[in-house]
Amino acid sequence: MNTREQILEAAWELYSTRGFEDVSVRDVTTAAGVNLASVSYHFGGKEGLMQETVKRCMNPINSYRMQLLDQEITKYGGAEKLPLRSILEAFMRPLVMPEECGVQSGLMLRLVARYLIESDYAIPSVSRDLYTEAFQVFVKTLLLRLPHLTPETLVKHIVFASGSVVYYHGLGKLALQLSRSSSVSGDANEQNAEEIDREQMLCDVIEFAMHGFGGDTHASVDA
Amino acid sequence: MNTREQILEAAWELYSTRGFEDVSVRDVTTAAGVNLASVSYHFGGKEGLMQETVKRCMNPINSYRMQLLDQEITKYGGAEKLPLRSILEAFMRPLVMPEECGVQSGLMLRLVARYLIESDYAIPSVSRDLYTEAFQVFVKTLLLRLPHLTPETLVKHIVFASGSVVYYHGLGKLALQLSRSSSVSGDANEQNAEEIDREQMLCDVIEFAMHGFGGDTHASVDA
DNA sequence: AGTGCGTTCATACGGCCGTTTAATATTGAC
DNA sequence: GTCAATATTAAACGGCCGTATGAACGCACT
Repeated sequence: MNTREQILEAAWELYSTRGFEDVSVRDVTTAAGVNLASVSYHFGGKEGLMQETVKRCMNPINSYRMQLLDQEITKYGGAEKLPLRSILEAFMRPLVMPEECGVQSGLMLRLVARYLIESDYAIPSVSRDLYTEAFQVFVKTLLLRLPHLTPETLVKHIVFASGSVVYYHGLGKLALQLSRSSSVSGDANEQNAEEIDREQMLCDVIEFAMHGFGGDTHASVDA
Repeated sequence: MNTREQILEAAWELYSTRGFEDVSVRDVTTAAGVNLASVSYHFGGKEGLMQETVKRCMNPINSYRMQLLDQEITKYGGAEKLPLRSILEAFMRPLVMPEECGVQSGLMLRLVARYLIESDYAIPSVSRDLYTEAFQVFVKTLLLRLPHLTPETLVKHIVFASGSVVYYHGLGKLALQLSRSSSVSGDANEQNAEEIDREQMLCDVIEFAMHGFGGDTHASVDA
């Protein structure tokens, strides 16, 4: 039963760095040190392996989201008293800091983005199931806090916020270089841009999204 | 010299609907009605065709951005008097409404997102060149309007806003279904979700981003 | 010991991939 | 009209792809 896990780990690593379409079954099995046919045996084929890989990484993410949300609810003594920031952080943090819920690699965002975009013309059932539950819980929680907004608007805003963080994660380094060359106006060929500060990014995107949602950045932290 | 154009048009259509990796050179040449070897001859290979395709679609986009920005500047009589909304719309509208500048297919966003994500581990020079100029102009314009923010912050926010619109465009239908099932709580198996309203989406994302930038939704439209 | 089942293995198959080649067709300047 | 440069063509090449096959292995259970 170890083979299956080895495959999934290798697949996770390769998919998250190189994407689904560029990684062959042979790449995965070679990296995992197992036989080529194991993928067909355990997952039915490449498609099955991809879905299982995504599922295996999104389940802890969504669980962690619920856990953070529950924490904040008990901390503030009721879902209707939750600050907007708490709700947004419960939704975003698991995406940006997946290692906090056992999902290794900060490359998860890239994997998810890839999966969503690559499979857009035939959204598989996996995505629906994974997203439906978490989305609906957060929409309902946000509705308590922002009753003047419609569910449609809230969903839009959640998608906006998700897109912000996914996109920034993908373009982070490039964006850093651009901003540097904007301020200094020197040549932008400094190759060794450091890794982006994920904690800072989380903070930034939450701040940005909070304004977009309601603008009450400071209000209602009490009561 | 017609062959080259036919290839680019067919490539654009196929890439934007199915992605780069899923479209073979044979697919393109067959759709274009030209010989297989033409791609190697005119573009040096598949990679060259992809880059040229993206370049050919981003150039009008960035030109349109500049054009809209200039329009607004003359309309308001000075870059420093531009409302935030005008700047953001000049940046966003060409992405969401590419047909207004001759770029067919509302699938452009998907193509760009694909390209950026699929080529993230080896950002090609194309991306840098395409983004550098437009980004820098808009950062400088935004700096005039929001002098209290740093260039780094502005770049981040532009990336956030871009991500919002790209992501929403990719997940729009799914999001609509989610919001519907959130409000009605019925089964979400209505397959025939209508196309998303792009004009509405543009409006939504600008509104969302405007709050994130400065929060002065209504202020300074005068002056 | 022997049987059955789940697992792993080496290997092969057909197919599509991107690219190359060499021959042919077209163009345009002189 | 000639000839060189450019453009297009059909055909083939080697390679990697995902999957299937059937044999070998491990191991609990009788």
